[in-house]
Amino acid sequence: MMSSEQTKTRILETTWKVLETRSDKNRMSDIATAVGISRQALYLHYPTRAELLIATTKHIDKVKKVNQRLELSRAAGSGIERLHFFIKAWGGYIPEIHGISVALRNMRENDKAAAEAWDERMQAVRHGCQAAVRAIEKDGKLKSDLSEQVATDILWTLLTVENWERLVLDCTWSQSEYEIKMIELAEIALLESGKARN
Amino acid sequence: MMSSEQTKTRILETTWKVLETRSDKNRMSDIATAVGISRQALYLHYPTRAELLIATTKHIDKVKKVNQRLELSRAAGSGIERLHFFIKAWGGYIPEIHGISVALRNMRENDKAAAEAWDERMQAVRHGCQAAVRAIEKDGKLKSDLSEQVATDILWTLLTVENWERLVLDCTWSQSEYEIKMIELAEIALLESGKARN
DNA sequence: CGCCTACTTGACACAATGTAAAGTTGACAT
DNA sequence: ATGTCAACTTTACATTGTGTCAAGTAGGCG
Repeated sequence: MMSSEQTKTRILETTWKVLETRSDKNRMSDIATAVGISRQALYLHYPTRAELLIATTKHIDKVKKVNQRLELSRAAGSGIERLHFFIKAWGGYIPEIHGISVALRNMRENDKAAAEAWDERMQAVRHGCQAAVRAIEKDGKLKSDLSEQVATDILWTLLTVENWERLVLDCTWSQSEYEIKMIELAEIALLESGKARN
Repeated sequence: MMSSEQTKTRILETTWKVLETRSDKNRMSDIATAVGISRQALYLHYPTRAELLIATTKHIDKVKKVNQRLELSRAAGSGIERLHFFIKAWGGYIPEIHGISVALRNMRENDKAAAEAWDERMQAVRHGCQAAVRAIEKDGKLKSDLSEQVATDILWTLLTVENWERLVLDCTWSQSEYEIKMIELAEIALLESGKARN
């Protein structure tokens, strides 16, 4: 017999895969079938759809080691370098979590728990943005007419999943084009000279 | 007795108001009650929720004269002026249609008709962006490393409803801050010098 | 009067989430 | 070998919201 923990992991892995297909067959019954258990067994492990999706998000973060990847920018020498690392780390992570992001975001209107989980996630990204802005400010490279907060607002807005979707999916930019252009945009928006001198 | 046309208008006006409250009491029955008719009478006039929302969008556009407002930028002297006009016109329109935008967007995943209506709307905005970019290009002010298409992609992405939501609602920017900063951002992103010389 | 249009009431189909209850199955401890 | 327990199954039902169907009502008008 399968241990509860094993099954839970299997469920999260399968949910992840199912959501990545971006098909609209996202229902609890679809996921249960994909896992190879009954719908009710799924509810036994994750009592609501929101909880399943949130758990899946956390699972992916753990497997993909997001924190670790985002922390890399902390080691950067300059603020500008830090900005580069952060945009590449987060921007490169977006496609990997896109499926689950869409599912969770779609639940936002109807489900309070999902809304909170999503917001929490976005706040984590904001902190990364803020850290990058602070590092730039410390180097004296932040545009003089930008407060730390406004600069963070702008960077945070540039780096939304929605903007990634628009550019990569709708405008068919490649991932590397997205990253390069985003770094350019962030630099001219935030840096004093409008260009990195390092 | 009320004529069908009168009632339809009354329905659209009420739907508009209901959606503007941004409460989640958006259901067909809520709207019917707000109008003062039965749910079934509502279905008599608008057979699906998607059709009701789409009709409401068109109604608002007509009342608010969007096209007219967006056309204003066509009269602008320079490409840069045109960019300013367009950002102010569209950016200033977003808060007025925010309620219905959210409702329509939320239907996108489940309803094909709603998705198409939304996309159509977004394509209209893109055309405005493209026209502004072309005017700038004609003036020789477009950044030399930007194709018309990429420049349009960037402007179109900056001006999403989602970015407005993030900056104005989440980051609590005022509407005028939003417009000013957006113009600044668009200018440094698209214009050769990074600054308007007018 | 009778007809037509706008509307009402009430019932029901359907999809998806979530709940509840009773039964099955296999591992494993005594 | 038997009893117990955890994991799971099957079946059924409640709930919410959309959308359909059918029969009936109320008032204006030729």
